[in-house]
Amino acid sequence: MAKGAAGFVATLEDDIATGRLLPGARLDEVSLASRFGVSRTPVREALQQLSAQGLVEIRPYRGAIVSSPDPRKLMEMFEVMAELEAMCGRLAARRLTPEHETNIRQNLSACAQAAEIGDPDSYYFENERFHRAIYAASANAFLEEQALTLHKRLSPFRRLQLRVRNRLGVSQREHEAIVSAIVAGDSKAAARELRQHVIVQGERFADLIASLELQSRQTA
Amino acid sequence: MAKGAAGFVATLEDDIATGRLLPGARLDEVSLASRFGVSRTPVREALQQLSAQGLVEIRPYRGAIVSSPDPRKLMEMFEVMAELEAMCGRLAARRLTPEHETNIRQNLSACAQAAEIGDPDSYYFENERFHRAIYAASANAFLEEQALTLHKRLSPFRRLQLRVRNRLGVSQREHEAIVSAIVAGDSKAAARELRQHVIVQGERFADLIASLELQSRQTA
DNA sequence: CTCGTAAATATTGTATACAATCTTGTTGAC
DNA sequence: GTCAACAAGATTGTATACAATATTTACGAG
Repeated sequence: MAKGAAGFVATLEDDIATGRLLPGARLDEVSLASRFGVSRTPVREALQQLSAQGLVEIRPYRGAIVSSPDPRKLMEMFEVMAELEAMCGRLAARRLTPEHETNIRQNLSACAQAAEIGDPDSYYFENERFHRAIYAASANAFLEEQALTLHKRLSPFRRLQLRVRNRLGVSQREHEAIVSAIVAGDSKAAARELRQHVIVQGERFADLIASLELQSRQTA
Repeated sequence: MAKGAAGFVATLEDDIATGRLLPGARLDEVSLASRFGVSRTPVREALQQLSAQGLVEIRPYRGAIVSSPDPRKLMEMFEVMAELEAMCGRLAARRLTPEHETNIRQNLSACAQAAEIGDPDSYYFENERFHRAIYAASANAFLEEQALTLHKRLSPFRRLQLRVRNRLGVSQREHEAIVSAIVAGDSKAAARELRQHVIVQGERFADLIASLELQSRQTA
């Protein structure tokens, strides 16, 4: 556990991103305090930060829960994510350095391996690194930071998405097209491919959520 | 003053956006506490939120200051802002409703009036409302929120830019082109015009640096 | 048995007390 | 007079105590 109050912000972020804390899960202050071995004060400050970041929702006098955006908001978030990634791709295509190219290619082949094996968990992991490599290649540290933040926020949902049949293979082919465009310096194509790559995820996921809601309504 | 700890978050945001609190200004916890008539605890929580939002920088054991990004980061932020606004324009052109069109047109003429008088302060105010109208017209609440957040963060610097000679007139002509494109449903043109309107490059970059130096002299 | 009401309990929000760290001012050597 | 070391003061970080609100449980009327 890292030092200071800021330390467990990262820990909680990770718990949410990896699904150890599911959307809607309650975040009890005293439980968290005892878990981290501190008092409620620093825990509350961490929750405030997560709240400002949108990862957590604080309802006055009613406690904090992991944010669970409705399908509509989720679509909107994916729409913005798509645009941020498109922007990263556009800039990367224009500003690509040999170091970033190497980095992207390495992550691409790591993804390829995971896709071949067909393991969603390791693909999820490598996929994340691949996208991060593109953010970094934009040579815009602020954009990179914004993209990472939103990516984290969407992580819990992206994760489920990859379990859909055949998604790994399709995703990997899209990755290859993206890298081709970036390396060729074709900023328009890079932007277009990345936008599509992300948007599709959003659409598929909104469908998934909608069907889940329908199901639960039928059950209840 | 609004209720709860969240209340003075908005107050402080406003103080920073309007320049009552300049970049680099120190945010003393006890001063703020007595100003708002509360103890340090809720003040600290507010500062955490502002920190997560990027408006404030908290240095361990050394207090919080209003963020003052260096010129490079500022450029990067404007680059992202340009893309977000371009996206708003693109979506607005596709999804424009009569209500949003009316709203945008009203704000456009309010800007026109302020530009004619040549008052930077009232133009600043109306300009903000104009841009907000476009964010809203995107019909993507999450995008709107993101754009507003970044806009707030850039406010202290946008303000300076408007003091440059002739900027008001140029800005207003750009506004007209933007509205034309949106109303015509030309999403590509709307995106392009907004991107150009917001991005800082060429001589505007030099202007920005110059005004930054002026501002930092005030703080010190 | 069901529903509404109210007391009991639990949880969050705020204030205060104390500990840890930084900043400032003083003292003294050179 | 300048600089370093140290002490005094100020400020932030954390823990605890108390207040305000929400949730749960118990009870009684119908």
